[in-house]
Amino acid sequence: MVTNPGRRKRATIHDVAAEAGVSRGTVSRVVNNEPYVSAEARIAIEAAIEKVGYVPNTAARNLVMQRSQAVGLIVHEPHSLFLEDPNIGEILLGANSALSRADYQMVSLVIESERDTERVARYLSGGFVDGVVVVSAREQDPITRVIERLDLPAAFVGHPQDLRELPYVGINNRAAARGITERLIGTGRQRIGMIAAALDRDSGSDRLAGFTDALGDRFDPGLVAPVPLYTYADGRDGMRALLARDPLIDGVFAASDVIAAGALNALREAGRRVPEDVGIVGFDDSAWALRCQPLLSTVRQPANGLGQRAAESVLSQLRGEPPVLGGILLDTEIVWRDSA
Amino acid sequence: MVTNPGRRKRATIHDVAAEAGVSRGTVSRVVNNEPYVSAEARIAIEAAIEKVGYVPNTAARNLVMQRSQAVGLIVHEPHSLFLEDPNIGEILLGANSALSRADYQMVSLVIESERDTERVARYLSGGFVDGVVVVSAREQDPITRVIERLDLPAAFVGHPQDLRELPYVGINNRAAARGITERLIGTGRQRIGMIAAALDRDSGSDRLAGFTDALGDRFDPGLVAPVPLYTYADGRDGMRALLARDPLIDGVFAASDVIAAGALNALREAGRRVPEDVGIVGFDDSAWALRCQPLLSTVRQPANGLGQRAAESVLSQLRGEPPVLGGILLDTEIVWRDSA
DNA sequence: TGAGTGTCTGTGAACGTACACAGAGTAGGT
DNA sequence: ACCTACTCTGTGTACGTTCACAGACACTCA
Repeated sequence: MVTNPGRRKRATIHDVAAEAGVSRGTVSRVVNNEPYVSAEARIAIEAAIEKVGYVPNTAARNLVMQRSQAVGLIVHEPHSLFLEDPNIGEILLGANSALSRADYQMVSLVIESERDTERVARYLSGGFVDGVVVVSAREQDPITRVIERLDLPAAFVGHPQDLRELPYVGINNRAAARGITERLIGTGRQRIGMIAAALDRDSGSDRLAGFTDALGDRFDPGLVAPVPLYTYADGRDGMRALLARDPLIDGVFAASDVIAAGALNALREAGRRVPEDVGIVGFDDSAWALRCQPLLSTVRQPANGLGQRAAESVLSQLRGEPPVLGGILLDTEIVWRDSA
Repeated sequence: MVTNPGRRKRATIHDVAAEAGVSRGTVSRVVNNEPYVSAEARIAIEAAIEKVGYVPNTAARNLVMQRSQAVGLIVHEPHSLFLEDPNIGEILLGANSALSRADYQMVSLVIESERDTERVARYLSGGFVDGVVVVSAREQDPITRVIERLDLPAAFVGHPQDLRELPYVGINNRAAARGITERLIGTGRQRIGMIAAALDRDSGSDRLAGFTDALGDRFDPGLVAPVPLYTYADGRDGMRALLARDPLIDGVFAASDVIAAGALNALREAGRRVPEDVGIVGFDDSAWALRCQPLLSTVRQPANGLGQRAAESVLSQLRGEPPVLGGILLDTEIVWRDSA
């Protein structure tokens, strides 16, 4: 039987002081690793801490220090994508490892609806977090306004156009998209299309821009199928649309690996062989790329690193260092496999 | 240029009291919705709150109330699985929605290594959370001991054998596995094997037990391929092993949809047609099931609901209600599609 | 009128910590 | 001998809330 009767009270700094025969102040100095404590007092206090099982009370510490020792991770994505897009999970884990290394707690704030935006805005105003990492904000995102108004230390993964002032970390989507499209062109494909997803975000629109850069004069707007999200279903739909518009299409740049996986399904459905009939490339080099048949040629994106760097940016601002202006861009790399 | 000069101080309950011309106590009563406040005072205070932009300080509130208003979600899985197994994400989102509805914050604690166990144990002892939801604990899990020792309100998703005393929520894996295996037998398959994953957890071992229940005398231990984790790669390896042991195998129960997806890959590799040559069924009805070709027959598991119910169990314990002994089992359902 | 009851309000104390300050002691230099 | 500098320690106060208590007032009923 699990009852909860005498939930014994936690030891405080007073208990330690009494046990060690010193004052609160000295104990505090030991706990916070400050100098000016005699070796004698230090060992007595350490023994006392061990004996009474003392752990500092965060609420009290936060109260006096005016901080929460937590950083929010705002994910502004619909439920389904949160589960389907491996990048988000990677970013989350990357941020988490950087934060816990610095003894900060990560609090995940998932926004899916209008109501969530309000809840999160209230949460941010409440001083529950000392800073935020924002993943995949949109243009004119209301949460961005809230962050600006509160003057909360923040870092963005990706950077909406209207965000020039705030620090961000990302990759050069445009250059990377251009690079892999050129490589695809290099395989001799003649009719190259793109399944362009999430055009309301910089990652989506920049990849499309890189695609058109690479094709130059040969760019045919009719061979771009825009879809809303980076999901398997949208990839399949996008490919079906492309096949309907041009049955002779022989090259496809999918805006992400998930999109490519969905597209492969549609191609298989239509009886097209990959890479013989159609060459296809993706973006991300997520777990999906190795799961496709054939193995996907794609752009490797350091998603975990993005999360880490964004978290580190927030941490450095918290230390009072000025944010890096203009953002940080991490390197990408083309990974050439079997699908094109 | 983003500077951070006058980070204006937050309004306190005193500011509100002064603005409204009343005392702290009355403001506190309004904020906490207590009775015995005159209508006059109430509207004056509400106006004052609006005017000065008052938001209660959590640290101060937590300090005096001796709680943290947060619940930990402990995920004890390797990094890779965290991203690959959609159940974990679903459980996480389910728990998060139940907790935020009750104005509790969810703090995710991911354990991947021995060092993480210590960090999390320290975190739990620090009073940072009022309770915990534990996902996929193992037998003899050290974190379980810590929770018991701290007498922390907890709920488990799934239930290791050595946990009889603590509340849990789960499904009847054994009965469900038996049900879908019987259904597979009913399609006339003669040589039925299983790819059994994660036997160190109740979900894994119970599904195997249900499988043997269904086969009865016809059970052939040689046709069970045990693999460590619920991953795509392990599914593929397990299927290769089964094919090596019995090339004539014509039915497979995969311990999860991810496993089944990996197995389908191996079957395609080996030139086997599904469902003509081999019938295969999975478990979970996750996004994977609809992504497979052919569509997967599987058991629907309410992963989101598991997370919600576990969180609600913790919340009710926090309200002082006694935990439900013996656990809560949610219903599952067989979803029959094309793969068998 | 007086006691009793219910409504409303203000005040002091407490939660557990960090920080500034004062003061004691010791050592070194003139 | 004195001043200065450095090391170490204890005490008072502040952080922003909640809660218990006491007191003021109004109303009812004997």
